[in-house]
Amino acid sequence: MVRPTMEDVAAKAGVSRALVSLVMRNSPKVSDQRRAAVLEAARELGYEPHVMARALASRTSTVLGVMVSDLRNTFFAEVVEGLDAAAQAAGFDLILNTGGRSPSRERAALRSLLSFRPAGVVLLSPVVPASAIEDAARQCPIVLVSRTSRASIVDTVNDDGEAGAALAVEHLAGLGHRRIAHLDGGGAATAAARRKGYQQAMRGHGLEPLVVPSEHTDHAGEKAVHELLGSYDRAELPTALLAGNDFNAVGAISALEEAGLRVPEDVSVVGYDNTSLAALRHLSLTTVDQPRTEMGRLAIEALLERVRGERTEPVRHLLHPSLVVRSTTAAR
Amino acid sequence: MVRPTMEDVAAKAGVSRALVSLVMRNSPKVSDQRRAAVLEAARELGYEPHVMARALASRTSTVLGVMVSDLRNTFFAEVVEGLDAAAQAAGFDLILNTGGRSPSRERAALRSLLSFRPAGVVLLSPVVPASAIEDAARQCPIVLVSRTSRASIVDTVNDDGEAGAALAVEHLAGLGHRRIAHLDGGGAATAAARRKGYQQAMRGHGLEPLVVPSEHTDHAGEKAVHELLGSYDRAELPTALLAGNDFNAVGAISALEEAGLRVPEDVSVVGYDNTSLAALRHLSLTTVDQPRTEMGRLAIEALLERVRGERTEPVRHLLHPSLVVRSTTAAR
DNA sequence: TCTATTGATTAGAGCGCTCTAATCTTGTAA
DNA sequence: TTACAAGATTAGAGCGCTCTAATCAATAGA
Repeated sequence: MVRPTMEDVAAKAGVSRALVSLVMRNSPKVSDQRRAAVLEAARELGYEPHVMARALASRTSTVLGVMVSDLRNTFFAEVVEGLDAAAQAAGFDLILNTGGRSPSRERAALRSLLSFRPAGVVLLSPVVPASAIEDAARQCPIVLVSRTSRASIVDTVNDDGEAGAALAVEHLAGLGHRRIAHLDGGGAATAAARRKGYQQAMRGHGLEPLVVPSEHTDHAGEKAVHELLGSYDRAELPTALLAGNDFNAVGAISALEEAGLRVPEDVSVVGYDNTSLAALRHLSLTTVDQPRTEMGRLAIEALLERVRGERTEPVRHLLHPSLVVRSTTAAR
Repeated sequence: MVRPTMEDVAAKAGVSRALVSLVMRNSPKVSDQRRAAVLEAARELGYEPHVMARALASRTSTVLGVMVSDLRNTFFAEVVEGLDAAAQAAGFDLILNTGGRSPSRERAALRSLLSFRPAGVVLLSPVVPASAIEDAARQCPIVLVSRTSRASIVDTVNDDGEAGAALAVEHLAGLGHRRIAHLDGGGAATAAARRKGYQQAMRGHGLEPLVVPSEHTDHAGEKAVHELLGSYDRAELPTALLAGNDFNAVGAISALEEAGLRVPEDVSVVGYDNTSLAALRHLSLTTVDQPRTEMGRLAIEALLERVRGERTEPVRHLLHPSLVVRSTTAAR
C-alpha cells in the first residue's frame, strides 16, 4: 500500500527529484533523453504524483467542492454529471457532499468542503442563509446553481423559470386553450419565477391566471386536481394545466384520469424539468426542459474564470429553457 | 482568499504550533485554560485545519474515492447518498467521478481518484476489466458495488438478484399465476442473477420458465411485449410478467395497455429496483426493492474495516431484497 | 531541601511535492 | 585558447500540518 514517491523515481532514473518534478509537469526545459529515462522509471514503479502534496507545495488546488442538496432528485444528479464532465476536462477533481436540505447539515458539509482549500465551490440549490454563502465566498470563489444571490462576490446559474412557464402558456394558448391553470410549486426555490412567468404570459394573452396551491410532488398534484374538480363545474374546469414540475404533472394526470377525464382530449397537461420520467413513453409528458448538463458546464466555467482571476464582476447566467412537446397536450 | 494557518492561531493564542495541533485533534493532554485560548483564537481568525496538509503530515487520508458509472441512474444516485451519509458519519470525505460506462474513461477516473492517495475506493458497477481493479487494489482497499469479483483483495456489495427474482415469482405464483414470463435484462450486470433466480423459482413451483430477451429500458419492455403478443394466442399469453427493472416494466405496461390488455386484471407486472418511478401513484408498480442506502453504508463499512486493518479476508455482502406490493399485480 | 514523577508544552524533523536561485554543461564567438 | 551565453540540472527552502522526543513546571515523597 505504500506508493513510490518522486524521490524513488529520481533514484531509479539517476536524476534529481527536481528534474522528475519538471517531467511530471511536462516542462519544456528537460532534455529528451532525461525525460524518457524519468518516464520509464515512473512507469516501472507505477508512480503517479500525489495530488495533495502537489497542492500543498504549489499553493494551488485542483479540487472543486460540490454541495448538492439531494442526489435522489435526478435534476441535481444530471447537473452533477455536467459539473463532473467539465471539471474533468479542465483537469479538476470534485469533492462531493450532500446537505439534505437541512441548514445545519449544509453548514457542516460546506465547512468540510472548505477544509480542502478547494479552488472553488459549487452549491446546488442550497438552503443556508445568504450570509453563510457570503462567508464562504471570502475563502474561495462560489457559484450557486438553482439559487439566486445579490452578493457581487458569487456567481449564479439558473434556468429562466419565467421564460419556461411563458413557453408553456404560449404553447397551450396556441392550441386554443383559454382556461389554463397553474399548479404552484409552493416553497420550492424555483416556484416563484415559474408562477410569475405564468401570470405574465396569461395576462399577455388577455387570459385570467388561476394559481392552484400545490407542491413539487405527485401526491400534491393529485390533491390540487381534486380541489379543482370540487370547485368548478365540468364545463368551467380549466382545459389545460401547467404543473410545477414533472412529478406534480404525473399526479395531476392520475387524478384527472381517475375522475374520468382524458389527457389530452379533455385536459392538456404540461410538466416542468423534462426528467427521465417525462420521456417514458407510458407518460410521454409535454414538459419544459432545463439544460442541466449545460448548467453544470457553465458553473465550472464561471468558477474557473474567478480562479484564474479573469473576472471579478459577478455573472448571472439565466439559461433559456425549451419546450418538449409530447403527448399530454392537444388542441382545444 | 489566503486563510490563516496553525502558526497564525498559535501566535494569536501565545502558544506553540504543536499545542494548537493537539487542540485541533482534541487531545486530552491539553490544559483547559490553553485549550480555551486556542479555540478562541481559532474562532476569531476563522481557522479550520487544512485537510490536505493534515493528510500529508499524518500519512493517513480521510478521503474516499467513489467512481460511479452513471449518476443519471437513480439507483446509483441513491447508493451514493448512502455512501455519503456513512462517510460523513465516519469523518471521511468523498471525491467523486463518473466513468460513463467507458473502460478508458473509467481508467482515467480511477487513476484520478488514486492520485489523491485515498483511504479507500468504492467502484459502482464498473466496466473496467478485473485486472484493472486488482491493480488498483494494490494501492488501497477497494469495494465493488453491483459487481462481483473473485479477487480476495477486494470486497463486494450486491443485492441478491436470485432471491429478488424468486420473491417476485413466489408472489405471482401465490396469486395463482402459472404462465409467468421474465423480460431479461440482457447485458446488464445484474441480469444473470435475476434470470437464474426466476428460472429456479419457476421450476421449484413446477412451472415452465419463459425468458424473453429484453433490456433495462422502457422501450425494450414495449418491444418484448409486442413479441409476446405476436407469438402467443391471447389464451396462452403469460398472465404475469417479471420485468428486468422498473423502466422495463413501465414499457411493458404501456404496450399491454395499448393492446387492450388491462394491468393487473389481464396481466400482472412486477418491476425491479423500486425506483421513485415505481412509487408514483400513477404507476403504483409492484416491484423488488434493493436496500440502496444500506448498500452504500455497507460499502463504507467494509472499506473502513480494511483501512483500520481489522480484516484481511474478503467480504461478499449479498443483500436481501424485499418485495413491495402495489397495484400492478392481482390474483388470477 | 532535593529528587522523582507526572502532566503540559514545545522544538524540530519530515510528509511529498514545487519553485527560486544557484550550478553545471555545452556550444559558440572572440 | 578563453569567455560567455543559453540550456539543462540540482540544491534547498518551504507549503501546513503531525509526531516523536525533549524540555519545562508543578507536585509529592524522602
